[in-house]
Amino acid sequence: MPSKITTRFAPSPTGYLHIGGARTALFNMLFARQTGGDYLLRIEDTDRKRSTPEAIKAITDGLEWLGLMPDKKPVYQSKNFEQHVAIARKLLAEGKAYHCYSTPEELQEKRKKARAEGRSIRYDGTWRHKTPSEAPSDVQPVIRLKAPTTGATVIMDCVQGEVKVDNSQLDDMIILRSDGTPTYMLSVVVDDHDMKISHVIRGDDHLTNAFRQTQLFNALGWQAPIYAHIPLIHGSDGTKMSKRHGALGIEKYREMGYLPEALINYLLRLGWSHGDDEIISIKQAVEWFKLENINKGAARFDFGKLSALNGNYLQTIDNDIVIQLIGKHSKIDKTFNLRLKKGLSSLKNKSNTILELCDNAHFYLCNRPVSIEADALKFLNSDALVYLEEIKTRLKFLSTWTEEEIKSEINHYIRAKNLKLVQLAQPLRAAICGTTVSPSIFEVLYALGKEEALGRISDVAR
RNA sequence: GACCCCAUCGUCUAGUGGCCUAGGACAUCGGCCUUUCACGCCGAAAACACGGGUUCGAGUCCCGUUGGGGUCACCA
Repeated sequence: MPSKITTRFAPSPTGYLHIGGARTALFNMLFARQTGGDYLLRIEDTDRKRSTPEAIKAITDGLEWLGLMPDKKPVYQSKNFEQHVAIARKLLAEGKAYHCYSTPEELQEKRKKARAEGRSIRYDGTWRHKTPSEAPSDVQPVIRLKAPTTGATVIMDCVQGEVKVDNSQLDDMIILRSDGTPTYMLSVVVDDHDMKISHVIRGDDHLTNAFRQTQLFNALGWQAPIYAHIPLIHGSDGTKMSKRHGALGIEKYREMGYLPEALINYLLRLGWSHGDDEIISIKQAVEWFKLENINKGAARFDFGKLSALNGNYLQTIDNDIVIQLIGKHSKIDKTFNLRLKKGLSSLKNKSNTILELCDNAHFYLCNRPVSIEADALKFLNSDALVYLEEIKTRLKFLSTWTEEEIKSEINHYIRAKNLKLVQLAQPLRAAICGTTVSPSIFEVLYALGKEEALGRISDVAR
């Protein structure tokens, strides 16, 4: 184990921060924090055509929302361009790399043919042995690494264990493009080395890259980092999340009303576990996190469980903050705010997400007259309208508008009329909320305030 | 296709050779509570992919089969 742990999350800013990336960032952070090491962010923006400032913002916004920003300033890979090129030149000068004059078109053609004939589509090393004198004058060459042709490359992966691949399976990778820019493979290796990254924790889809990168590290005479390839998160259909398969930007989860702490907890439990523990705080996670407890198999993303977890966290969030969050989805004026303060607690345990909460709080967030759903309308029959008129009159004379008083008055009334509570409660609910479902009717009456409550009853009972 | 990885309830998982009559969570179903819906509580159904080994003993170790996934760019 290296003396100091340094990890990095290295997204390429070509789109939003997706769920898998967020988990990768989480694991990197957890692992570094636990040992008091550094957790860094490196923006891999070497593809100038596809990288955008909007994507960088989306990624950092997402990380910030989740609490996964690094302590130190992000490193922009493009800034290390010169260094990457210099390393490529050094390899060339040392004879560990060579110019290759095959054009992309030629390569494409060869690959097509190889595939058709069922042969390997790897680069055949044509230019590995040719001399500069044979070079065509009209082609800008790329630089390829002279990779070992015999033996095998082995990585000791913290999650996957020992993984070995025959060097015959790996071709001579391009490290510098014909336009003189470094490729991903080179940039990653140089930056990981320069940033003293001790552990590379990333998605399983990079596992095969690890072999090429190891070859580069070897050629450079550098110590390769320790790898941990974490399994991918699959969509509900069991395949890799892609834009077509539910790979949403993190901001979408926020818009759907999920809490960052719930999402973090969910992501943490997806592929990692600590016995039977389900609800785990970030603080606890830092303490418990171990790479060896990461599962090897991919996990499917399940909104149901996320929602349940979110509902759990929602209970623990301060009401004032919850009201603010509701405010992002629907307008809350002073009156509404007052109502929510009184009625929010019982509303919270009916809801898993902020969006559901908004839905359930709808009757607090509108003014008279309340629109009444068809199902609720059925409770407003002629008998019910009489009850409503009578209870309205009684409630009008209440001197103090508290839940207790309201409850006691209503109880008196139903006893006098020999009614069951439900016979009055449902019509009341229909009139007051416009729905068949709500928290305790006493509470709703109270939270709404006397004037509004009686007004709503009047609206239907005339 | 080649290479690599993976495999416990529907889903996420516990399990590191005897503590497993396979545990928990979500979802599902039933019951209780109840002014409605929820919450909560109690309970049920539900899994070691298959076949061979190794072992006194296998969910756990080995091999094969099957199934699933990932990677094969002058993208990252």
